[in-house]
Amino acid sequence: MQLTERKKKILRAVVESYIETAEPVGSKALAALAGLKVSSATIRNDLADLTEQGYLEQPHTSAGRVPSPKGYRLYVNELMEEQRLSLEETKQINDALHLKMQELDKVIGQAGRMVSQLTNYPAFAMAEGVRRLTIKRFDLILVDSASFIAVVMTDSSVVKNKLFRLPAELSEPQLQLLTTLLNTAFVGKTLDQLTPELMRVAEHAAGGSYGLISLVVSFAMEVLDSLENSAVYTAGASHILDHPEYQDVGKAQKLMSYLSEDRSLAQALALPALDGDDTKILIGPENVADELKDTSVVLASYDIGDGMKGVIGVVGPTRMDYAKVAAKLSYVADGLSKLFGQPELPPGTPEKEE
Amino acid sequence: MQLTERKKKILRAVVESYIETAEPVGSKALAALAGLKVSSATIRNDLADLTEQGYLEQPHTSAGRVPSPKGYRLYVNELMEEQRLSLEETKQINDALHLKMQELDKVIGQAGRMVSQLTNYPAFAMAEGVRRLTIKRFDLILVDSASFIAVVMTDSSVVKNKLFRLPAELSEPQLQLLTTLLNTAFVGKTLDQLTPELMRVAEHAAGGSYGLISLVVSFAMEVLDSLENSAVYTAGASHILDHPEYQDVGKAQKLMSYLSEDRSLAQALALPALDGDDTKILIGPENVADELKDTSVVLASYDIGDGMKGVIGVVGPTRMDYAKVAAKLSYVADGLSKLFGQPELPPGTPEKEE
DNA sequence: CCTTAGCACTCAGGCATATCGAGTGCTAAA
DNA sequence: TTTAGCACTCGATATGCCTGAGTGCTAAGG
Repeated sequence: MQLTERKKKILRAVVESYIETAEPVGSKALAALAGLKVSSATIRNDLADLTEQGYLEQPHTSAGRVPSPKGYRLYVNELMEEQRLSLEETKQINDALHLKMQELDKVIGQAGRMVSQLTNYPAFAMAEGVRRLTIKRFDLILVDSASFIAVVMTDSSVVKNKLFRLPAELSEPQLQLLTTLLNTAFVGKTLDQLTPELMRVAEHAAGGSYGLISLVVSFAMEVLDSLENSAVYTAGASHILDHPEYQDVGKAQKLMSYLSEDRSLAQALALPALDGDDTKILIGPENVADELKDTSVVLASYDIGDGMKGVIGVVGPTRMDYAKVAAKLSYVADGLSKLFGQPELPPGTPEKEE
Repeated sequence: MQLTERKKKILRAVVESYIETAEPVGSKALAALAGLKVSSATIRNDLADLTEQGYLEQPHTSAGRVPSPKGYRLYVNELMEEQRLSLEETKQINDALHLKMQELDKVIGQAGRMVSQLTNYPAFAMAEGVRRLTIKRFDLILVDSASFIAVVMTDSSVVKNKLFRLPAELSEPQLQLLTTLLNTAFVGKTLDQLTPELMRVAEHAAGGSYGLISLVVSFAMEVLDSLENSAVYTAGASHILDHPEYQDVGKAQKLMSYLSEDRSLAQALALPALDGDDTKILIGPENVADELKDTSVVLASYDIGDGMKGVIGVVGPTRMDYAKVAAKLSYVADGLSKLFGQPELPPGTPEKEE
């Protein structure tokens, strides 16, 4: 069931016009718009065929045509031209990405915000939390006689710390002992291997040290937990109100509240495992989540390093500028991968440009 | 210009009925509703007076009355009954607050989310970033020959760290030297005292160490900067769509985009300096920001320790359940103050209940 | 066989009109 | 000072009409 060249051209024109104007497009407008030298009547015939084959839809009998999800799919797969970003746009993205060297989770959140601003759609970003992480190392730093800092480093080289204040005195040698104990007993263990028994044994070896071992290990467990079940960062949810398909407050509200439920969102996004390294586009009913059945999602994945991956994407109406969004998203994702890949360089060191 | 008891009663009934139903309330309904034994005609007379004095407004001639900002103000100041939270509600709040011991900024964000969920209004939370902070201490921990962790502690006892990877080798003694240098040259300095010259001098003293000093100090500066210009955490913006005054998408959008501009929000909130330690209520035009002129803001402050304060609050239509919101907010704020005030206790240590 | 012109038909959206009823303000009596 | 009664106002809702964009179909033309 191949489509003729002309029908493809017409379909493409319908999609692009509708993306731009959000109005159903009619045969006459198409005759003027597309570079076709046929009359509106001919186009009408083709439109009827395309509608019958499910690529287009008609809101009501006397209205123009609107692309169906199937139509968008064909457009995305075959008709869409790869969009190249302007120099200005790439510069803007680069600047934003390199602005500050920050903690991993902050960077991810920041990237989400940027994408949302860039595309005018709500965006989200997350790090995939699949891998079983372990603690690589503990350090304890004495601050004063009644407080110390615990520094915990995971095997994915994420470092977190926390200040502990104590109800009692503590000396440097004691702390040294604790550090060694922690490093021998708990390094290399995954979250579920950090059992209460293990902690009790270590606690015992430490001798009456006010349960400090458990305290520090609990912290380490929290770190592992938060990394493995890593958060979804959403941004710019208010952008859905920019688009006419959400003039209906009820619809907008449904989508918004869905977007603010981190958990279900994370689940929905983990599912369409990004096989290729490229961007992935889910149109309307292709989404698994019911709440997204009449929205589209564009995803891109990036490498965090150590084999870990992250996902960044936007949500919007099916009438979405797929070409632009996909281009921007994949550029940002690339940028993120590079950011995480490169070691920290002293300022002033010339960076490799490509 | 004192109001009679009856007029106060009527005003209060109008406010409370309107808060509940969002419908203008008429004389007949009031006669039934308020515990008054007068007829609707009498109430009409009083309503006319109240309207003339500016406590009530009339959307149009043949509609009921609606409280004006002035009316809400009187209600809040004199007529409103302090709301006590149910045991269930306090329990819910306590659980959420004590669920996890987290980093300062996470706790604040979490609290905002909680408040939003609790009240069904958009919420925000921030730590006031007024104080001039200084670095209290540096620690460098060698991870392997090509990477180390820098731990920076401010005089407000906030601790941050970062992993640095180097393009060259580094030994333990070198790191020791760097640590001492950092601690002697940069401790106790405020952000603007960390001048480039100071860094150059220290760099020189360190001898060719790949600009590591600058690297670590830049990180410290970022930490100070982010703490002093502390972020505003907003949550639950989508809740504004729950309320009928924002059925108009245009209005909703305006407010939403205002709420997502962290900067202006922070500014707007810093202004009404919370003098008393209690909650503060800003009704409609009492807000300085134009965008908030027809919304109300309820604020509560909490202590972070070391004399630092934070603000937590919600935004909503002027028709807001002030009593409930204020009660919840101040309870959460109290909880936060306690949370920050108490030292880290080993698990199992019984906590003081009040 | 494909394309085109012509034409009758459909239907959402805009506009004017009519109706309804909640709520008011005013007056006069209690 | 309160109350009952009544005319009046005006938003909300319903109804009908009209318009015009856009269609599908048919018949003629390349």
